[in-house]
Amino acid sequence: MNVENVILFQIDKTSKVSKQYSQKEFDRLGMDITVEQWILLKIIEESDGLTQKELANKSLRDPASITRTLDLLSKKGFVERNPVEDNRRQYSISLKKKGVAFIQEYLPVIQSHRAKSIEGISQEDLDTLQQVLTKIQENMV
Amino acid sequence: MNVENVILFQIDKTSKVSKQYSQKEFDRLGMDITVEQWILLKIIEESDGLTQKELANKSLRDPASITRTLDLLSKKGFVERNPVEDNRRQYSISLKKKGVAFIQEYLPVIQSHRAKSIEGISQEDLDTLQQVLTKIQENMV
DNA sequence: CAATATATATTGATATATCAACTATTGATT
DNA sequence: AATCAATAGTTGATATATCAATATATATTG
Repeated sequence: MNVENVILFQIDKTSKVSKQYSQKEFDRLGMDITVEQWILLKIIEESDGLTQKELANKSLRDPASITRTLDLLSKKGFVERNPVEDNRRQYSISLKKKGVAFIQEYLPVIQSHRAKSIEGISQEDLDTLQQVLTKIQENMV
Repeated sequence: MNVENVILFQIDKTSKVSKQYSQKEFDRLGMDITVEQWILLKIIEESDGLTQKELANKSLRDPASITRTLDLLSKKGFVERNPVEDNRRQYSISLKKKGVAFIQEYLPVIQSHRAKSIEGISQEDLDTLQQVLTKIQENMV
């Protein structure tokens, strides 16, 4: 059994290919943002005010990595760290106007990538895909 | 539509979770190797004598990244770069005895991870999974 | 044949992943 | 209240991903 025939290899390949596609489109449009930065930005938009630990959980990333990506998103003027009332260890992460505008401008681009990724796949197969992925995730805990 | 509901996010999550599982097992067994290094090593075993460019293609990685990982695998004494007869730009990458022995010792571990990942999933659903992943890969070219 | 273009691998720069060490807080125990 | 443990975030170290620049070698072509 060669690695190409291992399902985990194919899953990884699919993830890589789709990220590369999106990144190339981001670059082509001069968006000056990485796919990981976009995902984090979008999560902040969907759930404003989370702490960095919560963002790490939602984005499936390491807190240390979130720190660094937030630094970059802050430099771009997209997000800000706000103090939390009753806990001075935490920050509440929020979108700034520039971040809101950026998402508004480019969300259609990302939505078109999502649509493109599942073109020609039946709803039934998509349901199976989701169900099998969930099962694999549960198996690997 | 939140990012958690995007199928590409779930694909990425599955890939991450399974890699983390394997890496933790590698660490627990004191294997002193990363998942990416293992995959590259296994590809070299399956296709001995490839050039770095060919290894990059097979492993879905960047040539620059292959250079660095091969440096690490060389330091461990697992692989070697050999000159290619008719082209002095290329190297032919081969396993050394220590690499062969390492794979022989730990292949059962990796095989058990593969088996575990698909526990409780029917062959029909696995076929659908493979087919849908291939379709997504084609869509994102 | 000389000049130019292309190919392979390496290296540098920046972003990300992960773990460990660290700081500053907060919580728990006695 | 003082001590100790746990938590949130940051920073450092190493591995990986990617692109650009570079060196060396090979191919093309005028």
